[in-house]
Amino acid sequence: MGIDGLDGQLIELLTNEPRIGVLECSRRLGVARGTVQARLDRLRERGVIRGFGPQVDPAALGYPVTAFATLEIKQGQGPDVRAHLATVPEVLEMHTTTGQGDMLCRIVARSNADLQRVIDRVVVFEGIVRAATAIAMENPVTYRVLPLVRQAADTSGG
Amino acid sequence: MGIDGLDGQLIELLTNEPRIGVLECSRRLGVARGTVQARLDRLRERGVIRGFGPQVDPAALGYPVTAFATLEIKQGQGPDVRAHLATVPEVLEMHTTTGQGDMLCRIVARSNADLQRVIDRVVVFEGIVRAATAIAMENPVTYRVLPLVRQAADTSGG
DNA sequence: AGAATCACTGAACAAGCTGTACAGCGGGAG
DNA sequence: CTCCCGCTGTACAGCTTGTTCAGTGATTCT
Repeated sequence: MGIDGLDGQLIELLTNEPRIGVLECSRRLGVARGTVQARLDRLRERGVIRGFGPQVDPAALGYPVTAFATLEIKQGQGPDVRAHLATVPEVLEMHTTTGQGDMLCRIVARSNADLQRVIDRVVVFEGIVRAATAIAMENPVTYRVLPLVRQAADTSGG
Repeated sequence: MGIDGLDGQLIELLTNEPRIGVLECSRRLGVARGTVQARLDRLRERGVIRGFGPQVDPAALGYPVTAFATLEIKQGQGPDVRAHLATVPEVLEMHTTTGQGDMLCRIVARSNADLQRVIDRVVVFEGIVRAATAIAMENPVTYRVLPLVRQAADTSGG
């Protein structure tokens, strides 16, 4: 398990310039094309790289407001609540957590007013005891994995 | 602003099968290749599609533990704290928020024990008054945008 | 109504990439 | 010492890409 330096460079390269293709990768990294191809296949097999799907920006889609909702769930209602949340398009992800709440979910909305509608839709469900919402204002660190990839590559490589 | 049905179908298709290419997309959607190409270009121009970079799974990289930390910041220390958090590879994203805390960040770690190390590294910073961490256990709704895309397409289309 | 603008279509072309296969070489493990 | 695995360099056919063009239909402006 883990990745080595070449894997790391490959991921970094593809992250920065996703359109370049295998051949160009091999040229940039100074290795044979077959190597790049084999590395990519293995990374995908091992699940390190999940895919190359389009990264959609909810804001550009008309949902510029992001919020995080902490939900407290009634005993035994977990599964129902999950199923409920899964039906709400504006719920982008959901985790069950330790600590104060029982669930944490990421929500987007068209506006602050619209956020109220979404939250209503989320919490109007019997299994949910309480909900605390935090609206995201700035996003100084956008979702990133590259630093982690570098660290994983360094750690592995020795 | 917004997307229409064809845009939505295109995003959905590319999300499910990212490797198929423009020509195959045009065949599947029953439109001309030029149309697909033009749509993709526009979607990228408008920022709806940010890119096609590899989606890396931190768990497969050796970081299977995810946690969310709510940080309370000392007045005026915001910028310093942001810069600090940006230097920690295990901090995958960070938002400033309204409500209880001042910041919410997503953290990964190699294990629960390792999480302690990471959190220590995060909170050992003068500007941070208090930190509350919630460890993510299950992830019933993985990050997804497709339902939102469909809704946006429907809304736009009429 | 007439004209202009825009998007989509279908076609064409050269250029380049992909998938795949093969033999050779070197290092690490048993 | 030998086996296994991964990297290299090469080769080939097939296909895709980027680009351009003219034609058509719908929508909008005059």
